[in-house]
Amino acid sequence: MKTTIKDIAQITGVSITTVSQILNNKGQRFSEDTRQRVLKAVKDHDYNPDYFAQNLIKRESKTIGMIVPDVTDLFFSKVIEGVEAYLTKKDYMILLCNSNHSHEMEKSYIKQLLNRSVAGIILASPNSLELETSLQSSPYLLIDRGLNTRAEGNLLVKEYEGSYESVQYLVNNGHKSIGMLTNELGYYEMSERYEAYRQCLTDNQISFQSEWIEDGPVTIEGGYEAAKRLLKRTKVTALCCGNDQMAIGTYRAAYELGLTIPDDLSVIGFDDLEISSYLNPPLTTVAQPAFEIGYTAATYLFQSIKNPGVKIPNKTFETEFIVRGSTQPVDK
Amino acid sequence: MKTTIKDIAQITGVSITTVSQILNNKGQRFSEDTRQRVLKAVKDHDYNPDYFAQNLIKRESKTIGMIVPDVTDLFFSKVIEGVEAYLTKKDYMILLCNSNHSHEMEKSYIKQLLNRSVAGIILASPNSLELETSLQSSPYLLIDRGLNTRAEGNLLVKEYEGSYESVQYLVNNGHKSIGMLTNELGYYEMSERYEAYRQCLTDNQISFQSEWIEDGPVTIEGGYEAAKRLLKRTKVTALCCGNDQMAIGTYRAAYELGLTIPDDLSVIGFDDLEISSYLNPPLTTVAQPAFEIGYTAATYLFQSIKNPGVKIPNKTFETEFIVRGSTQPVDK
DNA sequence: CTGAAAGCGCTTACAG
DNA sequence: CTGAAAGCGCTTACAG
Repeated sequence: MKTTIKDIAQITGVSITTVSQILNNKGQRFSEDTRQRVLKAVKDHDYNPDYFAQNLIKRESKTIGMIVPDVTDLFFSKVIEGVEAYLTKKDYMILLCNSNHSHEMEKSYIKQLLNRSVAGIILASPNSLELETSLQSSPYLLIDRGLNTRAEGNLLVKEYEGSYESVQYLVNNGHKSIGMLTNELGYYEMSERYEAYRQCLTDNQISFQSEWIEDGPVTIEGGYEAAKRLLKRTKVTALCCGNDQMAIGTYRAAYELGLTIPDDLSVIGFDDLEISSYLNPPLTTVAQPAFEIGYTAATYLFQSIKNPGVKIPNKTFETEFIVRGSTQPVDK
Repeated sequence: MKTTIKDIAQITGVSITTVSQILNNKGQRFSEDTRQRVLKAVKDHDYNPDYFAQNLIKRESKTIGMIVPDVTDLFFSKVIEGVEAYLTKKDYMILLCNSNHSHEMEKSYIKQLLNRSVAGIILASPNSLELETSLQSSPYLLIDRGLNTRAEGNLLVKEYEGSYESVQYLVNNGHKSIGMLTNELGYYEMSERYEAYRQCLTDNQISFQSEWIEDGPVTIEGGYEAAKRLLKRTKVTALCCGNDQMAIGTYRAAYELGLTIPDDLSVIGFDDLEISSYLNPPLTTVAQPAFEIGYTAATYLFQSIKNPGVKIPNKTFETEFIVRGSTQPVDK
């Protein structure tokens, strides 16, 4: 049997009101003597107010829900780490949901989370969403990555600018046939990167060839398969990969096709995962601050929980183009 | 205002008892008419029983806690994925805790989790633990990776056998100077792998040199630093890395020191992360079933929650030695 | 300085 | 077939 407040009251010989007030630092001053006696009993019996009973009244679940498309994705796990790092300091815990990139799952998770009276939700989804309706009243929502219909609580990254910069870099280095690996599902950030790529080609009078594009899942294997199809089919001197994981797959595809990076093929990723600088050759990529995105998301959400009226700010994160060994001038 | 059971009762014109019983499929049969009316009202108003009020009575939080040393670790995120995959089917959710390899954090998380009346806890910790006391009474515990003092609920991997096999393979291929990268913290599984390495050398009459060993954090960077120190200091023809991440770091270290894998140095990892087969060269490694470990952990824990009396089984997972391109005979 | 009472939103004997 | 009442373990006016 768990000890309850009643037990403590009985042991100490005071009322449960007194115990409760002392524990919550409420009410008028109690005699130091009773205070001590209560506190001692609490300690001796390792008493903790029941979470559910307490919440029935206080409505402070100190829990937030977080939904990610894939926990094993290196980008998202870094975001989770950031969220956790902030929230744990505030004594909040996070209910983690893995949506497997499924929009249906996301909706179902949101419902479950809401039922559990979470104080807020962080939804990391590249899907464009019409979730507003279900989320409107209750807790606060914060989206990372992805275009949204709402005016607040959007955490975005300069996908377009980051991607544009990387393509321009290739062009500046003499590349004229530049491929791109995108994803099959039309994710927001992938579209942005793709649009930037197209625009950059246009701006540089390079006429786009449809066979320069290939899509697949945004995973290592997805990148491998997509790159293999693309490289077998056509000759490009450089390949912009949707993200670093796809770039890793590309390394393998290139290797199998007898292409050396960067001599025969320049490769650029997006994300700057920890692993990317350790690849052979180290990957040229567009860095985005995954941990910071998570940390900021948590910070904003927390503030919003504490100040229900106030709007959640938006924030757009900068990217940083990092040149490493996987790219080189085309004529070298 | 959230709709409560009272609202539904009022709207339908029945008692709250009736609403509750219908919703829980309890009590004697109600007239089909009232059933329908209640169900409709519930639907119309999107009524959901309050999680806290319900739990105050039912004590079924349908939540488990999971503590991992590092969410961004590729092995653990795979384990998490396995846990989540099983639990989500059971309508359970998981409170994720990132202990950052800290024993103190683990203890603090366990306490918090217990306060929240989780139905069980999955602790993925390489630390040896004296947590039994705090966990004894309340929920069920399940440990993955790590030696423990308790007789049930241990999920282990054949670390020793897996490691031994890999070292023996090197010996069989003519390697006589074989280094090893371990971790600094004395993790259980790392000790096992190390012990197997030592024993295998002994069994093959290879006299161990202390400079063949180097330790560091079990991360990419940790492996990089450790390998660099080791390879600078001494000449080995093969290096067994504590895990795949360390092996990835080793690739970089070898590259920077002008060593070609596998020509100058054979490298073996442990884990078989998805990424490992995509490395250049593909990594020879000892595979362990991370997803399955997580899935099994969740299964056992769930069963134990449902059958409180019954002991949680132990399970030891097999490893599989996978030869890829990072190793070759020494005389080739 | 302290306690009896009401109430949070439910479920579950129990009675009719 | 249905409802009034007690109770889960707390907190919080309110009264003294």
